[in-house]
Amino acid sequence: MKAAATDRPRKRGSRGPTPAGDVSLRDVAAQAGVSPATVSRVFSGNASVQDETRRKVLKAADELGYVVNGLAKAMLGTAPRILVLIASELNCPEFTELAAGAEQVAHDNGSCLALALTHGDPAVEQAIIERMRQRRPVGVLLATAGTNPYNITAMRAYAEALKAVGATLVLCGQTPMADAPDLHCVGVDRAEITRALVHHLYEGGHRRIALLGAGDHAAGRQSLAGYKQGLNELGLAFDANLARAVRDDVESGQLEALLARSRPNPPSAFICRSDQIALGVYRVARDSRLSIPDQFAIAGFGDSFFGREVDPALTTVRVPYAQVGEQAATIALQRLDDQDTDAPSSVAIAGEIIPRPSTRAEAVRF
Amino acid sequence: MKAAATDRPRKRGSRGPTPAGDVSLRDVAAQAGVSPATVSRVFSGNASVQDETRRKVLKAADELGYVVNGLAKAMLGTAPRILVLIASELNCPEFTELAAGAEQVAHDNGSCLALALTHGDPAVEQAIIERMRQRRPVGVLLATAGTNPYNITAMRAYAEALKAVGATLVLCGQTPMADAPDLHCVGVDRAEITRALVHHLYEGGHRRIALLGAGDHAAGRQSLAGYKQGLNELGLAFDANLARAVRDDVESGQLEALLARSRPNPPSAFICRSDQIALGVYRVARDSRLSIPDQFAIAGFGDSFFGREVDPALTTVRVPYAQVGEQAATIALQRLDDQDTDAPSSVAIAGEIIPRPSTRAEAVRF
DNA sequence: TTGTAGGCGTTATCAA
DNA sequence: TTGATAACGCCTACAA
Repeated sequence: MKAAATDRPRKRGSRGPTPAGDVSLRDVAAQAGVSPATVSRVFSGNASVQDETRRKVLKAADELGYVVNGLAKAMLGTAPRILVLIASELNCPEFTELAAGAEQVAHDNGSCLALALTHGDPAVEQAIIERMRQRRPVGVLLATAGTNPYNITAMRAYAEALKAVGATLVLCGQTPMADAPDLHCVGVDRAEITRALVHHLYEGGHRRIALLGAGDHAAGRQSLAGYKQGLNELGLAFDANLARAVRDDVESGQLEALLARSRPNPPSAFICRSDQIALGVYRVARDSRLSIPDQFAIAGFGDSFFGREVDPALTTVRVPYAQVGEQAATIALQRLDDQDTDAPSSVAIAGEIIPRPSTRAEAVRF
Repeated sequence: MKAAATDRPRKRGSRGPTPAGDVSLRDVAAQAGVSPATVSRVFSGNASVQDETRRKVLKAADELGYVVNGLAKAMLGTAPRILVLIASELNCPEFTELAAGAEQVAHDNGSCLALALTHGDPAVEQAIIERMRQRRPVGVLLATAGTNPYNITAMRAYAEALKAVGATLVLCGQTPMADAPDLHCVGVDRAEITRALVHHLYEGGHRRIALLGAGDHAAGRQSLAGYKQGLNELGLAFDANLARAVRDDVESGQLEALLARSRPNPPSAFICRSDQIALGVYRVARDSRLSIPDQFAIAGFGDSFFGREVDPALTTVRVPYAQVGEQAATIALQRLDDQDTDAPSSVAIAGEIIPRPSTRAEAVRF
């Protein structure tokens, strides 16, 4: 099958790199008795080739087992460039949906999705971007954007470094940042949904509402803003002790719920930045034999499927993360030179509260 | 920044494709007053270049914002080829661990991990492989292998098609297949762990043990084999009605548990192919007010974190999926031409039963 | 419709 | 240590 390539004697004057050993377009041309250009035309599809010729070429290609070399096309810019997705970890449920959405769009455009993980380390993130620049991706989706330490300077530097090699940076998981309108963002409006959750809990009779997830990242900042606004609208006082930064795991939720309980004038409701955090609060409620939602109302975020399995079922926020991934990929893939406008496009995705018994006085059975 | 590239007048005779517009090695050479070869040597790192010259080159490169073009290197075979991971969906927890492990190894080798999803459609799978062949990956990890319809002919065809372009196929999620020793496999020994689970449930007093997950895929076949062996060792009769093929979601588990209940001589214990299936059985237990584990013993698979949150906590099987990903990636990345042996390497990873109250008569509090 | 040839950005060989 | 050059596999402007 590789005979043609292997047997082809290297020209005497050859000083280039060793051939890959693959069957090349020229091998097919020789076999079919046509010029390389004709073979190229057959496989590009867009030029006109006589049926007879096309058949000959396809036959020869089939015999030799020819497969177009996408790497060569990539160098010429005639193959779709790859799309890169950078995330912190894969184990958060929302991420997988996002990746699936991005993958879908990438593949529909003939591109493919490359995955890179930072493990929460900004230095690794920077190294990844630097390395990916060499691969000339069409774009980079930065899914760590929402939960990384808030650092617009770094984001802007990334965007410019990528733009220099023709790649578009899209920050995923957060709505447009007021102080950086030049950056592409796709994500949930955490401020609005948090505001709505405050109202939801208030209507359930709660007056001391804690926020677990007010860290110094985009999601945390937005949540805090919406939280404050909600309290303000309802005439509730803001208590800094109730707005907490937490890591995103069950244990952190458990710890924070315990800490909250130990304070004077403890909260009776918790808005959690994720369903996992919420599970930690459940643990405390169970261990302390507190009734949910009367003594402990709990709202999560992400609509993880286990939220329906816990007892009582968990109120949460559904976010179409697949859409986030799709939108982000779409922005990254659209050729920016198509339009003269260099205007960044951003998309805010709305979340939806899914009310369940964990926040309702009358525990309705599902 | 792009000045050098843009201003460079195209040679009169040029008929090639339009230049990418990037700063190239030649631009740097011109700026530094050296030959392109020297610049190449500086960035390749392995050749000897005078310190003085190196400095000049790096300075010029920095001024122009030069970034090595990995696509050109890829074509020459001097850049690491990509590693492809094909999966059905992303939403199963074990998959994310696997991907993370593979990503780690890929990046440590200077490669990168491309993700592709089949959505359970074999036709899509085939199309993906065909397309990926063009990108000349170093290898393809097929994570759908364990749960796809059992089809060795197709696997072997994939392996050969990939080998023709220099790529290695590794089947993930299943132990070596007895009838296809020529295929690389990395995965959990489902037979052994299922056998162990049968014994575990037997010791808990159960004599009617159902298997939810005996479908016609590699994992199902192996599970069934281990299930039968376990029953046999314990002198229990095999009842085909108790070995069921199920889809991998909560609802399917629920349905199967209901069906099992409606049979004469129903089972009192369930070995589930995943924790999600197990959750479905929990639903039935809860709805029918059956006590777990006395009337309904339940064992899952995968050690999903929510297994600790349900009540009583779920007995499950922990599998080091990250290791599966790492091993698979390692096999794919190792240059096969290093050794003359074409012998396929396969790795069997052992699972570990994590006993929890859902299968124990005396419900120990964790 | 087909062939010719020059070029994409890089590397390897040979010669200096 | 450095430079000139052909080559990797493909594409496209132009000529035939």
